[in-house]
Amino acid sequence: MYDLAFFRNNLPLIEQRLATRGFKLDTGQFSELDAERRKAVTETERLKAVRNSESIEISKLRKAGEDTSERQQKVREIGDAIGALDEKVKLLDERFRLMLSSIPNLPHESVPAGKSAEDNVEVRRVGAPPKFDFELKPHWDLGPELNILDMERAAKITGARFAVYIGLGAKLERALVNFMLDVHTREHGYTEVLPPFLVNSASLYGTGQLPKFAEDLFHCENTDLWLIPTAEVPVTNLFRDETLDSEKLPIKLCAYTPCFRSEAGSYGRDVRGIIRQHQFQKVELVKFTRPEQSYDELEKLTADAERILQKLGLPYRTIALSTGDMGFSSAKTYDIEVWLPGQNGYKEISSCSNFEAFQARRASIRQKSGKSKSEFAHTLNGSGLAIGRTWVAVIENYQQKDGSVAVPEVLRPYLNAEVITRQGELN
RNA sequence: GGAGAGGUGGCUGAGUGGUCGAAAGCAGCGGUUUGCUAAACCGUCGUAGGCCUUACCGUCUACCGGGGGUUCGAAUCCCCCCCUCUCCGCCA
Repeated sequence: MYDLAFFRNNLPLIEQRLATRGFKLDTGQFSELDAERRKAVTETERLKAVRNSESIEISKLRKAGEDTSERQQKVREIGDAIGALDEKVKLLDERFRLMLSSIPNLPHESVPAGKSAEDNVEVRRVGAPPKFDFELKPHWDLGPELNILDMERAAKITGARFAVYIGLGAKLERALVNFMLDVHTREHGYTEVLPPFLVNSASLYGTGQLPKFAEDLFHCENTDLWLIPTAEVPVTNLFRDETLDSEKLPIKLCAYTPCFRSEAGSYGRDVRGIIRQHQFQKVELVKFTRPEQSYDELEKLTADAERILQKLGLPYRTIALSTGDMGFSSAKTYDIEVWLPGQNGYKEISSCSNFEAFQARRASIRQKSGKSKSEFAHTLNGSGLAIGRTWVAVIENYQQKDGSVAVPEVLRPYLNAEVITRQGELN
């Protein structure tokens, strides 16, 4: 969401910069709707001014004991006209808001220009993919063979794209959650929050999932409740309609939640294994900053997420998304991609974004110091990390010739095991 | 789920149809006084949008939990919804 005055006054510039991310801004439609709306607003407000002054006049006349029925009739007619005009303004307002809220954020100038993922720029590469002197297995073979992952029963009890973790598999998931939360709270200075996993539509509007991406979400019938697609939604909206003390910024929060995504439109992608699920677990990092510090904080947040992979000894690379590949609300995004032997490639495990004031303006998250006027805060977030894909990365990268999986050093205290061997059957 | 009480500006809190955007107090901001601090006193002190304007100013409109209604006129009356508190029921 943009500042209206800024938007009006910089149409050509905005049109040009949005074009770099493949968004065609219809400036003609905008100007037309804007003018139409303003015209209607001006007219209805003019009539309201008349009605108000007439009403005061009537009040005075009645106190003086005069007959005001004729004037009342006249004002009643004005009222009818106002009613009709208000209806029109409301309609135009809705159209206008919908249009404005459907326009993606402006990319930051440091974002590489490009049409698609092809144009993303690798920023750094850490660690080397492991070499195996045996036939490596993807996690969708390893998991069931070790009896730590059951896709078939998940499909039975729920459906496709869900998973059941078993025994040390379940424990590994839990170990990863605790490990990540511990690192972020103890070493990186984040405060842990545990938010609701369902949110209302106002929250989804605030972070930008609505109104445009409803089809990606799970919605609870006959309610205004939606399953969260990421902890970003409840955590960022924690401060919706609030003004933060800028002295206390940046505020750094982390949260563990499951995430629910309908994955509409992703049919045929990542169908094997648990890379792309309707439900997955994630530890999320969220920051609220002053405008001038948000890009520094984006670098730090990305480093915080990378630190998890470093500690786990997993090879990864970090890429700067090009203008054409960025998410709707983001001004700049780094993706962190972990090496997955089963894919023989790098796969996204975290996405770290600076939204600047885009979400803050939608959600009305302000910040001010002392006497200065309040202004919108900047919001950032990133996965720190997606648990399911980390689970896959551990299983695949640490697999051993005998079919077992070595447990990374840092996880051993959490898992209370040094190696994951074949578990007993469930039944 | 049932019964009751309540939701007013940053906070406390008045206001039951007519210049109410809203008393008063506190906090904040500016000033006077003052060796410093404190206190006292004076002033100031909401947000959004339209018009005008380079901008300031000015002016108009809207906003007293949200939405609808009655009325010439609604914070105030009516209806629906949401939230908070107390009690009851149910329940991890």
